[in-house]
Amino acid sequence: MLTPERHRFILSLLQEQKVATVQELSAATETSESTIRRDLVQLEQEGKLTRFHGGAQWREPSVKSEETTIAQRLSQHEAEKRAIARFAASLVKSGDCLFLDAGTTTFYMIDDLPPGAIVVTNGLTHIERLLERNIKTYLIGGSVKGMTKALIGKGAVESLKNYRFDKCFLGINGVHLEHGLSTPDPEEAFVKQTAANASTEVFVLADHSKLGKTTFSFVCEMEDVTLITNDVNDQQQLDPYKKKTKVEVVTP
Amino acid sequence: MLTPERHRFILSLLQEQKVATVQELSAATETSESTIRRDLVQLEQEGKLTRFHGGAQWREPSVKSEETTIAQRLSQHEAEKRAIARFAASLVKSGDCLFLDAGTTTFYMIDDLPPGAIVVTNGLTHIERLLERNIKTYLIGGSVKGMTKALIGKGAVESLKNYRFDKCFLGINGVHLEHGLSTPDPEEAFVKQTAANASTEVFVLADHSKLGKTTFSFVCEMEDVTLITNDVNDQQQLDPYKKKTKVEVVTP
DNA sequence: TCACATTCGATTAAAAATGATCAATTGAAT
DNA sequence: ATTCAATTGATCATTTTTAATCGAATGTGA
Repeated sequence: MLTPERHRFILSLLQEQKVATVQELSAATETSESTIRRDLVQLEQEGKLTRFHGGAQWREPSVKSEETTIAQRLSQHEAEKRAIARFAASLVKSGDCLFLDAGTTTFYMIDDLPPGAIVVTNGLTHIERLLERNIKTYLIGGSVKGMTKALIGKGAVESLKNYRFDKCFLGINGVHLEHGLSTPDPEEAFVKQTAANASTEVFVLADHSKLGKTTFSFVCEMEDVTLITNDVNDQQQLDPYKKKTKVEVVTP
Repeated sequence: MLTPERHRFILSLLQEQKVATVQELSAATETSESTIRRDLVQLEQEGKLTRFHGGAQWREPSVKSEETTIAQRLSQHEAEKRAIARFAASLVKSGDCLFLDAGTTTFYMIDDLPPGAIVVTNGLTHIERLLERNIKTYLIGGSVKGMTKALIGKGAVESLKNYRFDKCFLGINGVHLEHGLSTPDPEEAFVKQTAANASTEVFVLADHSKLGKTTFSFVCEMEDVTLITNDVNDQQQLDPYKKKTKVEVVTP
């Protein structure tokens, strides 16, 4: 049995039954235990499995490919997000210094930004598109969050201290009348906070599915920001938000 | 059987059964194993397949723009760079905190890094692969340099001040006996300097084509670093470098 | 804690595959 | 016709892979 075949075999067996012993694999592939051990060492190096005394166990690939994760999220409320993004981008003037949060809605903004805007972002997925549009781009530092490709942590916050913004565009997971704005990851919340504090104006982009939701980490009060959301069937639903702060309603 | 026919045949067979041995291909095409090996080397260079000891395996054509641009640059001195990278990675122990410079040679290191290493980098192109390998990754901030996807400028240098490294791996464009190490972009040079200063050990990865060259921006003296380079035909060529500093010579 | 059985990793030797080299062949250009 | 470069196949030293062995390390149960 050839080396790559063996590797594939080992991985597929592990994927199926989560664990396998060296003996088991040795017998199934008709090779020596030495060979299996070498294979396991190699595959562990590659991060494909975790070894333990006697065998190995399946390891979930930590990051799904960028495209699939984004593609999946894009499908949800895509039209609303695009409309919100387009409106948000229309607020930007050439020469403005912006903070552009990681996330799909802010990602859509890039296409409609005026040339000459200067962008600071914590979203790795934004970079490619920003460069294609020849927009001067700065990235903050920090630890790379696998799932969303956002930069978080101390490094991110420290980096942000070097910038001041005219406008700050944040994505958000929860918008609640009493609990304010919130997001699931505390580290990410802290980054949003810091960016908001460094900005003259703060805009929060949230489609209607986020309204009334609360998640774990508090970011800031609704009074501190302008909320940009989309048209909902029941118009009166938005009234209490309008009493709290400035709300821009976009029709997709 | 003519060369292009053979290549087509090899690829179609691989597409069908994913793997094939040299023997198998040699028999099927009625050519010598030498010829098949030459074919496989060529096709691997073109990124059409992956070779392994005993044969080759099918490689899915990747459509990502990022990889193609890298793939193009890979063609130059690829074997040397890979060998240098592999050696450099072998110096890393699990738990080490590293700075990994942007660039193709350092990119190759990622595959061979031990799991458990902690990486700080200024290379955006490295991120994807690092995450695939489940390596804890920090990105420094800064302005994004379009061409090389490296982070540079004040933000980058400021970010670096938050880190200390066990080992620092730098790519470099010029290695000169008198002029020391140099790179074309002053901003990039400053980032390399800062990273080197924050590290206990500094390694410079440079294939033989960089030796004797000088470019615009000085980075540091050769005495301050360990040079990792590849075997050259004229061994004595390396002697003066060895007198200056520690040199590791790698055979591709 | 100790003894016992298993498993591990380093080492070794043999087999297989590789890359480098060289001579022979082919085909094109002069 | 002759030269030259490119392709090929054969040869051989070197490298890689493999399986077997054995002391050390690890887990298990009393």
